[in-house]
Amino acid sequence: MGRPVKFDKDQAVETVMNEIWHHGFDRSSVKALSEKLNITRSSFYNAFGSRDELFQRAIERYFAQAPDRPLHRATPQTPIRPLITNVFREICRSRAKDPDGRGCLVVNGVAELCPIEDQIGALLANALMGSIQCITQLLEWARAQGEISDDVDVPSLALAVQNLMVGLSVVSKVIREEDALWAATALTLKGLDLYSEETDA
Amino acid sequence: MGRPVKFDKDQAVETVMNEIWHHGFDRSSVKALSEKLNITRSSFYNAFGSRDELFQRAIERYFAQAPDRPLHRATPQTPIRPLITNVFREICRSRAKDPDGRGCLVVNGVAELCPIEDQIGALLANALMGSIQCITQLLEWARAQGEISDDVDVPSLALAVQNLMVGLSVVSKVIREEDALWAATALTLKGLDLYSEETDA
DNA sequence: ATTGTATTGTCCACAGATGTACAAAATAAT
DNA sequence: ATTATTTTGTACATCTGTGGACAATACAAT
Repeated sequence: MGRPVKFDKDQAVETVMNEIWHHGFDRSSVKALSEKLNITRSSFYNAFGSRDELFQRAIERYFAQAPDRPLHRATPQTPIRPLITNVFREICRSRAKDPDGRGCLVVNGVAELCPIEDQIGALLANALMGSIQCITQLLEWARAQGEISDDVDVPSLALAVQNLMVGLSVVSKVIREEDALWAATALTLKGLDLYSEETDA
Repeated sequence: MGRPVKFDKDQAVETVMNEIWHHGFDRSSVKALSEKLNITRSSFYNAFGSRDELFQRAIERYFAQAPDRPLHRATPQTPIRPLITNVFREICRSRAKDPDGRGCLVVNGVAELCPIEDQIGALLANALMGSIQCITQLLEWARAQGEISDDVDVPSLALAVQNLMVGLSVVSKVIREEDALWAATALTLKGLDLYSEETDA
């Protein structure tokens, strides 16, 4: 019972995610977001509690469609080189394809909010740490499988891969050509011996 | 003649640069900056014209002390590998040493303002493009000197180097240990065949 | 139809920010 | 000392943003 909500909350999270992605966190005020959603600020607070709460949900929504999500879905048996190569190719593709050149929401957020904002800043920092941890895990699995040499320094290699991914997210905001992004990325991956011509995951 | 200015304009630019570096562009309001400088907003506008004008001067000030400035001072004869290796080592050192973990002002700015802000956003984007161009030039010189092979794709390698530098600036805001940053960086540089053990520039 | 309940619209008080206008203050030159 | 000149301080008008208070509204259940 009670008066029904007359807007799609789920769609709203999607819209807010895109607003943050495009304009950043600081410029996404409750007023601006409410106007974009065509609801009043009352409804906003009623539906989402606070700005930060909605931000968290928007970030989770971003994760669900981020180009690096195959990394999180891999198993100990997934061949590492095709996995990484394909993910990076998809990153180049999606970043270049975005007509607005927004880069990565998380990376933008880290650059914007770390280390000056406690709530969301820490959340984003943790997301980045988690990604490094995920890549470390993948590389450890790969080493156990004999895919990569025993004498590689896995934590350093993982950080190098993460670094490549982060750099790409920022650079793609300025360099808009997929071919250029991919050529530089492939060069780095080859140097790290993580490149594979096999295109199937 | 006329009433003398009773604050150090040059010192003010320095202070503002540090404020932007720490808090980002959007959070550096004229009010906040004026209070930091212990001057009134009147004096601020009188001395600097506008927020954007001062921002431009602060960015120029940043360039003058950025850890990559040796790249811009190199000549066609400068050996490329020691140059690049030393610059990256210095980047790791300075980013990790910064007690606030602010990363790079320019990279933060690109992430924050591209592609949503015309004035400063475009200025920062151009700075990044200029850096890529600079690295391209260095690599071309190196190829002419026979330091690097004729069959390397110079523009792609230049972009890979820039990408490494940009990634490092963001990652260093979250990963604070110099050793970890340097290990990942050195690994990437070795992969790109741009690493040298020689520590002298 | 009445009641209960949750959403929505409107209003408020306040704080921060911008850029301009103009008077007050401080100095150098005459 | 007076004047010219420049900086400073104060004020103003306007705008954006925040979060809460409260009444109006819309619907479901009885």
